[in-house]
Amino acid sequence: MAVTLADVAARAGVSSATVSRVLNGNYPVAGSTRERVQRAVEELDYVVNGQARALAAATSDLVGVLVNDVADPFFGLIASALQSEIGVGGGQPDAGKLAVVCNTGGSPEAELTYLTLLERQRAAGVVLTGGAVEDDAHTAAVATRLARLARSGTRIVLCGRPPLPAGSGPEAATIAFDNRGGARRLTEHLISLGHRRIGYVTGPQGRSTTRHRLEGHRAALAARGLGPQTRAGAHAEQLIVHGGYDRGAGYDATLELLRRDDGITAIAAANDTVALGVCAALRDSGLRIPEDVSVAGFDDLPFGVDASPALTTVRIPLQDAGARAGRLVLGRVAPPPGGVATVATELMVRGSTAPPGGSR
Amino acid sequence: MAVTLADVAARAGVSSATVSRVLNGNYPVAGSTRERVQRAVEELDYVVNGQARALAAATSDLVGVLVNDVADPFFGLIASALQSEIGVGGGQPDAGKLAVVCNTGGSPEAELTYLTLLERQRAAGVVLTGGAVEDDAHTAAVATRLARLARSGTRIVLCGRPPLPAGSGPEAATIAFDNRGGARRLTEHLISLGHRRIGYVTGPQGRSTTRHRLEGHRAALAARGLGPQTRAGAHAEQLIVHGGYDRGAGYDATLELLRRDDGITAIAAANDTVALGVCAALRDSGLRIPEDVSVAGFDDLPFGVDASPALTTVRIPLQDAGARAGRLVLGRVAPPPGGVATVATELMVRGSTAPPGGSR
DNA sequence: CTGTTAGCGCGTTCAG
DNA sequence: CTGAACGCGCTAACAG
Repeated sequence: MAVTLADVAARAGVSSATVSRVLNGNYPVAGSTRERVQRAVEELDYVVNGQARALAAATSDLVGVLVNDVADPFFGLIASALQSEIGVGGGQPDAGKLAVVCNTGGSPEAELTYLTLLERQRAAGVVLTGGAVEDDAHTAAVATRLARLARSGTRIVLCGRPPLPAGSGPEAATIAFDNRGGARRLTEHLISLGHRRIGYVTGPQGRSTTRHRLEGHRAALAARGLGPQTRAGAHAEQLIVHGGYDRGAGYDATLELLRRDDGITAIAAANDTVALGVCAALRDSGLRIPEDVSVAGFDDLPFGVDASPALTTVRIPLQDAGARAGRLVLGRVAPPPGGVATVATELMVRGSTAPPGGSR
Repeated sequence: MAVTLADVAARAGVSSATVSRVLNGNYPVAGSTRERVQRAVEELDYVVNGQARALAAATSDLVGVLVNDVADPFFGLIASALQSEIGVGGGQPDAGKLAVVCNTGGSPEAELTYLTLLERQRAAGVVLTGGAVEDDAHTAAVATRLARLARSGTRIVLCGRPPLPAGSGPEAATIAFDNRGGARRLTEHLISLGHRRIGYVTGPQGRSTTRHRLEGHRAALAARGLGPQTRAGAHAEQLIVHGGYDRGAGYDATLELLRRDDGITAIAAANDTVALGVCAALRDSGLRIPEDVSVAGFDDLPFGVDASPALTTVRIPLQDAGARAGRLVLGRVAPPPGGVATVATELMVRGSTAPPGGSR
């Protein structure tokens, strides 16, 4: 049915090896022969069979990208930049690799399953994005699988997650986000504005990102003499509510926070999406932002500037990180020294935070 | 290096054919043999070589998804739902296909190039999402490529784009969005509120989505006696500014609109992202929404409800559409009668539209 | 520069 | 129920 190399060879009156050489262009072929072959290719509408090529050459055009959910702009931005980096640039089909996007939904099982699927495909590379599930058994299982992949030549890159435990085997280039530092500066900002009763809505439990951001928050409190041993610090611990990464979590958590302390003057959220839920709950409770309560998010997703007031947040250069992950997974750039590069995060102060108004 | 079927066979003391049968489970194999094989598989950590399997069985585990940009929530939502539908469900690796996401950036060349790449991979299916570029040569080129793909067994699905020209060959199931109807109802809503000087910011030119939405807008005007032959209608035509699908386009277009008519009382935008740019420009111009100017978007992306005021828009069930496209491309559901299903769009009235205040 | 010859790893006849 | 043999379509030595 489909036209094969042999068909082209027959038509051009050469051997299939010659056709292969013309196609791949890494071997000297006489100009006239090449032309005949190319004409035959065009006339027959020949398209190489990638699977056969991959099998014979032991190569692959696939790069796996594991994300929680591409519909979440955090992952969408990373995946998009990554895909654009590894994919087709100027229309030359041969330069590009294909990005296989896998929604894990944050499920450890799905993560492992997709790694298996990608191993089956002998993917050229795999990029794991976003926070890691912090469970020893799972971490070990992932490390094992990654080690096997790496051993068979698949490049591994972690983007937005902490490096694998040292000595766990696979060489994985890591692009880590400075979540802890960003969260710390954010809470320091709130404290500097004069806030003392600060609520915090965390992300889902058992995730590295959640933990790091929370640690940053606590570090800021401690540095300002608001550690848990102090009275105010003890109170601050009461104002930490565990949530998730969705808007609803922010909404619910905010109602809970107001129940615990209706004199709260600021709320920091696990990310921007949660922060919008926080804002909605505050408004529905008749509170003004930032006059009554300041709100801050994390990630600096595009919609943050269009919220009103515009959201104070911590910027992560997600697209840069995604593009860099793409270059790393293709081996186009050398891994950072030590294997891990930490990308800086930047505090973005906007209208949603202000000194406590005390107008209540 | 990597362990192969033959290795497993040797270890289990059977032929490789038997191992293959156990793995695929479509053939009778004695219980005891099966167990021995399965043990060998586990002991050796065997993982099938997808490329070899694909080559031998002439099958593929890949489904291509062409999008303008996954980072755009419009496409992200479709791609996410689609991926989740075709991917791994309950951890059974064998059920799942892999989604190859291709960012075309709206470029016709990239679209064709990715189709070639997917043809190389002998993808099981290809889903083209979002508006089509309306250029005869390009449409024909795409149709030709799709026809070839279809002929070689690749399932074709169009999601959010109009069906291929009749008789152009390939059987492609189409999920079309009722952009025209949605836009029409939206503008009717504005007219009903009392608006007469309505600005419209279009999407990029030469795209089916842009054209359909604009047609809906004009149809609404005409139905209310505001057709281009009338004086008000002629004015309305002056208030159509061509833009793009990004926020900046909305911003710039709005400034232009205000220049053309500073008595404008409503602006409809090509999509929600553009609408936010419109809002920003209005605010920066000292105008209130909706008191001075009403604003409406299109698509009902998640961030719309968190804008303030919340954005009046037209809802497209993107996730449903994406999931359905996934089922279609797997052949799990029959194509709609006639090959094309049009999904309804729904007007979502929120705070950003109101009767003209006349407070200026 | 070009043709010939082997596989790549697996699915699938066809015998037994 | 199982094994032997062939071929999927292509690349990579190895000659010439």
